Amino acid sequence: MDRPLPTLSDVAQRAGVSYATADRVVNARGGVAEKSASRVRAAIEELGYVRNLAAANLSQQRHYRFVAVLPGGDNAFFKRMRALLEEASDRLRTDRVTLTIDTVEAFDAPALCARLQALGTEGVDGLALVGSDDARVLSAIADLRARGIPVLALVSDVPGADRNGYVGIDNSVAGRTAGRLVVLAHGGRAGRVLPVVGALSARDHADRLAGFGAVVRPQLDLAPVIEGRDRKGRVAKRVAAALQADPGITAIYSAGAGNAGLIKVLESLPRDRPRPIVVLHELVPHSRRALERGLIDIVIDQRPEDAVARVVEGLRLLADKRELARTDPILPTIYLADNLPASDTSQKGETSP
Amino acid sequence: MDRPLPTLSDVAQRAGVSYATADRVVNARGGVAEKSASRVRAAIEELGYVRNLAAANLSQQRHYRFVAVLPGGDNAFFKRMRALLEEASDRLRTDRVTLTIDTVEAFDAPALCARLQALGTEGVDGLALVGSDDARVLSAIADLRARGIPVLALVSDVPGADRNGYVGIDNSVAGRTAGRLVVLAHGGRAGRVLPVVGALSARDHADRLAGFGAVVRPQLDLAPVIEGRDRKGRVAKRVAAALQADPGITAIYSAGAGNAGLIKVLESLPRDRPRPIVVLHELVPHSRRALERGLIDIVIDQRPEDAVARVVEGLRLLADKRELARTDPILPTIYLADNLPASDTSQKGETSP
DNA sequence: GCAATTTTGATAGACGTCAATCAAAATAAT
DNA sequence: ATTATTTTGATTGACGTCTATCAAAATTGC
Repeated sequence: MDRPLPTLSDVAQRAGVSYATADRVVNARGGVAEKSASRVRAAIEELGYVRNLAAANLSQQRHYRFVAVLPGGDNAFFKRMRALLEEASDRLRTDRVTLTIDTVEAFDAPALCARLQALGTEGVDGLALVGSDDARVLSAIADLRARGIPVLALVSDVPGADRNGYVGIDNSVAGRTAGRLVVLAHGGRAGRVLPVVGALSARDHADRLAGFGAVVRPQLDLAPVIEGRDRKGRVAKRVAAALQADPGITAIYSAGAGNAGLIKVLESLPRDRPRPIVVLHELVPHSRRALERGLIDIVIDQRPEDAVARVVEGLRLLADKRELARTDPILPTIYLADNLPASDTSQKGETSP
Repeated sequence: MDRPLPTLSDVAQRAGVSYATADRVVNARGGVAEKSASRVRAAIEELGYVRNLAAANLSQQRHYRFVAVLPGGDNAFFKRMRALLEEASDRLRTDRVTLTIDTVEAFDAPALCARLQALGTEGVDGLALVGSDDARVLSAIADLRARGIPVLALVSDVPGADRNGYVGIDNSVAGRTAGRLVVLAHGGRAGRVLPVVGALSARDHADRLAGFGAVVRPQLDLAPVIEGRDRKGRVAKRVAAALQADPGITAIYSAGAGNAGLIKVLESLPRDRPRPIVVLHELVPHSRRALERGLIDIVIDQRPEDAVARVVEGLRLLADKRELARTDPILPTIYLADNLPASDTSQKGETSP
């Protein structure tokens, strides 16, 4: 039951050829008669041989170099993402894997391209990047792939690019989810929803809003969309104005960032009448607090922890020329005041020695 | 930048001792003067040495044998879990990891203990088990741990046991989540909720119901709890009777299994008046269909995919005597009709060669 | 049948670690 | 000072794979 797994020598013996020939077959070195090759393949099949990746990598002193390229700035979500990647990076050292976290100014496509180009020549074994919808980025990715470097799109997909996979949520589904929850919270009654986004030109925001609208429109009204540019000051001003102008608003859906501004407005609302239902995205310190204080109802989170775990898993698999294990989009989590995770951000393991 | 990582020989050289001495230090073989030992430790620090796990495992022909012990029966959830574990098992072969899936009759503590005892002597490198709240199981786990075998509790925790970790959701939080959603769906109006469980003596069901009640009670009434024994026939009969007897029921929360029976009742409800809000657990074929057909509103899922990923990751880390990367409970996913995952159960990778 | 070519076999060194052995050196005990 | 003990060094083989080399054998062409 605990017998050792077959080695390539076992395969060679079984096939009645030398180790050298078996090696020529499995490593496609050529110069092997078809007759011998097929016997080797048969032996592999019969013995259930799988090559020992550890030994293979050892013999080649293979050590993986991965890079994650994230947008810079003080965005709370990416701050968290960066912290999670750094944690993962520490753990990976034992496995001869270096994960470097690289920062490029947000929305700066030329800078991103330059970075990608540089990485392409630096002997990187795989990279994950937060894409943007730009033709130059697209071709930079194509270049990397052409060099045989695996690329994963992270958080925001790059439409049309032949990346090896996308690690992130389906924003349209996330929007529909938000919509369904808002409808549910109306319990069949009429209402009018105020949608807030960063910019309608941002792909993820637009996708969310489209999904949201598709579910909500049959049941509820939609007020004109507010574009807050992800800046809390602007969001606060516009939302306050909209609520003032339209007392019939029963719900707010914020698909973008800058929610600190929205929360500020909610804080200042009169307490004697029911406040609107509020749904927004990303669990970050201020949205968490708002949930705990009952200022908002629902936070839809992209689960950066999951994303990081999948990026690491995916890059390793791809570097070994294996298949990705999971390619389905990450499902966003719906946070209510009652299912918030423990608040300590850096949880230690509870292993015993 | 791409220089090779330091080896133990480098460490020895730096410390001014022989390889043998450095080896004695890192492998705690003893017989090393404190003076030398500390110089070796300093060198390790300075060079940032991390031992090459691949080489280490290779030299010892280490190959991991893991076992997952699941309850038998035709439970849809565990069927799915088993399928997912088998998928993972296939992928793991390349890494010299064998994951065996073992089945023990549900709720049969003596049988489970016997199985665990047997595994303890078979040279297993780690196991995951669906625990039950039983003193005998508890001591069987203690035995395994005493032999140095890592144990993960899966799906259902074993209270008081010194397992290395728990992989599953927090059922109390899941119940509270369900409660909040039901409250939300009432939009401030009054209502009465019908709770359904398998048995109040089942720990997970009880936990869920307790969490649910804590959130719901301040706002809504609770009808008497139905114990359906997780059998669809019994569930159907009792729920139908309860709805008949009490027309004021505005919501149903099912914390256990046997939901096919509940769904059957919902199907037969008159279409002309609003049906109750329905929240239940586990996304399985019949609950999925009910969601798609609008017969129920919300499914709270334990994310068996996540659980499997974490079990595999965790057992490997533990077998290498490393720390668990993630010890926080899995967050259940809230499924609505609008965020159901793609229905093909066995998604293939989309890697290119 | 002989030369040219293709296919095979045998073997060796490297990767970094573990595990072991044996002799040499340093230190401690008496 | 002599013995006993502890501590070190040097070395070797194994793990399974990759890469390489060189000679031997089989096959092909003419």
